[in-house]
Amino acid sequence: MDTVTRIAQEGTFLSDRNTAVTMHVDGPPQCRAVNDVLSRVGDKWSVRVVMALAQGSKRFNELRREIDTISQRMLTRTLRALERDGLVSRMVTPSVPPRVDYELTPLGESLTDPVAQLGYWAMDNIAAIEQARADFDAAEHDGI
Amino acid sequence: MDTVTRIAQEGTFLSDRNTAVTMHVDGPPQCRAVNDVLSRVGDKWSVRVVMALAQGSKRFNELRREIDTISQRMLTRTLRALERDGLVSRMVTPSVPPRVDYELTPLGESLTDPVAQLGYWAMDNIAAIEQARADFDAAEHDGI
DNA sequence: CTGCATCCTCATGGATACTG
DNA sequence: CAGTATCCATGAGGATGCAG
Repeated sequence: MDTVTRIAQEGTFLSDRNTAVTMHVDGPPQCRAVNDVLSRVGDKWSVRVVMALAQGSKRFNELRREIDTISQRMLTRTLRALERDGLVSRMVTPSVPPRVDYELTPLGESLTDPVAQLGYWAMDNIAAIEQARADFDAAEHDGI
Repeated sequence: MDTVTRIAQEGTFLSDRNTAVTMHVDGPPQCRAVNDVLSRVGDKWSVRVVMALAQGSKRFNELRREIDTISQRMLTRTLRALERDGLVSRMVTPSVPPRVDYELTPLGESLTDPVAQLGYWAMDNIAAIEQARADFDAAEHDGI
């Protein structure tokens, strides 16, 4: 069962779950886990790759064209990291020229869920954030 | 209405919303917005600070003690960035010694929701990820 | 107590060239 | 096509010292 579904069923996720998370974020053990995942999600390219693969299996250069601003080096490194974490599987077809397909594992697919939540939030609030930035910068100019 | 609540009410968030997000992530305009938010959420300290403030208003050194591994420099910078984005408000009490309280804005509070989703996912799957890493590293050792 | 300025180190990541 | 290897620029972030 995915997180959102479970939360929707639980109904009271904030009253008990949120305090639990808050405590865990402070404590050493789960804090590292959360930080760990966040640093993967937060890095420049992982989310882009996962979201691109959410549409289905893709070849190396397909991904490269789709994300287009990513360098070859970074795509390779990102895919290796995702593979190491069990989020992406790598299938090599030993032909000439070689063919390598990347695909989300079930674990990787389950990540698209919470990441999409963040995407929704971003789209819903980007205008407010940019307005806040403009206001903040304008105030700074007056102060200086 | 927050994202989770809306999704819980919509029920079919994956069938329509997910494809929408996927498309947006690829396109230039919203892609920047999402990337923007992700880079804020993904940086080493923002989430820790937001989660610490989710419990209520805190003073500078309260936050510093609570996050403890953060340097003064980084706490200041993180708080400024969050303030600039309209996620955190800063209230100065001009006393001696000075007192500065930080608090989540409504916008900041709305972010704790999707971030908590990621936290849940992290806690639910950290074991699987660490197992995958161990397997991956073990396989590499054999190969090398 | 809160915060800025400086210095220094190191990881991230781009550009380029080369390989199977 | 799918990488690997190398060089290099930039910025994140810690340590320290100073200021209001």
